[in-house]
Amino acid sequence: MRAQTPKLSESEIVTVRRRQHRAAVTRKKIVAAAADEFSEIGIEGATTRSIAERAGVPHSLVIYHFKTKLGAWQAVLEQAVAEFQNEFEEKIKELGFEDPVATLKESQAHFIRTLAQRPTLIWLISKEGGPESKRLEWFLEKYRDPAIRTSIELIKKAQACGRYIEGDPAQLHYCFVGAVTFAFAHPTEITRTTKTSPFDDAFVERQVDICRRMFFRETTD
Amino acid sequence: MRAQTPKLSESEIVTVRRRQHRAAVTRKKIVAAAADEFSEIGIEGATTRSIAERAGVPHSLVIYHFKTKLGAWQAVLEQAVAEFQNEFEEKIKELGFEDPVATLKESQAHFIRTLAQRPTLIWLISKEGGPESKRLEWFLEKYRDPAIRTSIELIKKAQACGRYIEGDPAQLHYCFVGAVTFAFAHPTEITRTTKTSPFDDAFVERQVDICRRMFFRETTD
DNA sequence: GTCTATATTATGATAGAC
DNA sequence: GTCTATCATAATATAGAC
Repeated sequence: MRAQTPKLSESEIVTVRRRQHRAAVTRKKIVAAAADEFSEIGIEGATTRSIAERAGVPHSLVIYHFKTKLGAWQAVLEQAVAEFQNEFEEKIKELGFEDPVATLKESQAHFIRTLAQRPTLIWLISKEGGPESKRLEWFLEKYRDPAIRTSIELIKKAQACGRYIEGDPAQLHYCFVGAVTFAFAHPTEITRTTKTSPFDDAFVERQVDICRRMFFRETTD
Repeated sequence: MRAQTPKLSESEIVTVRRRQHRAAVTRKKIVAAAADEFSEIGIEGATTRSIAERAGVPHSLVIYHFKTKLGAWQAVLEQAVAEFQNEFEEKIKELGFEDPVATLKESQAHFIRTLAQRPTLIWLISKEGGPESKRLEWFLEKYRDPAIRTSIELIKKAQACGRYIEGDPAQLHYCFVGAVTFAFAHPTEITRTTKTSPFDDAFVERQVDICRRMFFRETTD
């Protein structure tokens, strides 16, 4: 401990901890509100004021915690990714990599189920679609690239033993992602035409089943 | 001809026609500029000023022609749909409906190729993804619902003779759309990981091939 | 860390001359 | 139909008291 460190009394320490705790709670409320706003109307349409109002805090607190609106958006995306990865990678680790076909099959199924419960990530990324997407670059580099590499490796192995549909592994990866996420990205339209929410368990399990039959092949040996 | 109709001299008629023509040209320039703006940054992010600047016209002309920003967005969407449908339905008509399997196969292939050449529609709709999408309702009702009904009918017929993957037809339709459009919606990411643009002919034809193998089944009779 | 008040900028839309 | 000038509003962000 260094000499310059100011000594705090017991009650002062308690006060500081209370403040830190309250700040963390505030931050969480803002992130949750921002996630909703960004999901619904996108980063351009959302305003720091509407986020603040939704979170029930004065609008300058949003700036205090995240500096800019873009900062808030990045915080939302990072938190959404963290939540998704925590749930997803845990499952993947526990499956192990002895049988790549089984691992790929289960990880795709889990990918679908996890996204169905946390569609925020899909909504945020969907809105970034378009001819250019500079805002997403840091996200791709940090989170998506490694995940895609893993997926592609598994697809290659499954193809090698004739258990996965043939074709460019990367392209197939994106076909899978697209096939799975479209319904979750556009729940209003899906509810219109199918009369059931894409987040209903029955729909999700049908999605798992369809994807398994679309991409996997039985052994012919 | 009614008596009240004001008589115009030859030169006056020419002037009026010139004006109408110039107005139409201006309108087109604005729609084109707006299509780019909306595709890149969405309706919320785009401004009537940035659209005007891009079109090379004073910003009040945007308001004059489309009344509101939403009006300009709807004009862009309607034009994008019109272009797509002109090219697409022409092809479908010419295929006829004698063999539903061949019709479905060819119409899916053509769907992919047409969208690859006109991705604007995908980009506009992609940005409308999210928990709610009120802005798209008129569009779904007018254009998408009929197209989807047609697609679903074809899928049912193809399934009936065991030539299409089993499962809920509507859900399969959206799986197809998602599988196809994802790469076009996120060209930046695809170019990053596959080192080729999703709009390259080779990529598009691989997409056609993959989709055919994913969804269609050979006869087993 | 929280909050009120405010500076500054940019937006959608209009008015009116040409 | 086109254009300039302008209004009214709403946005991001800051300053400074508590």
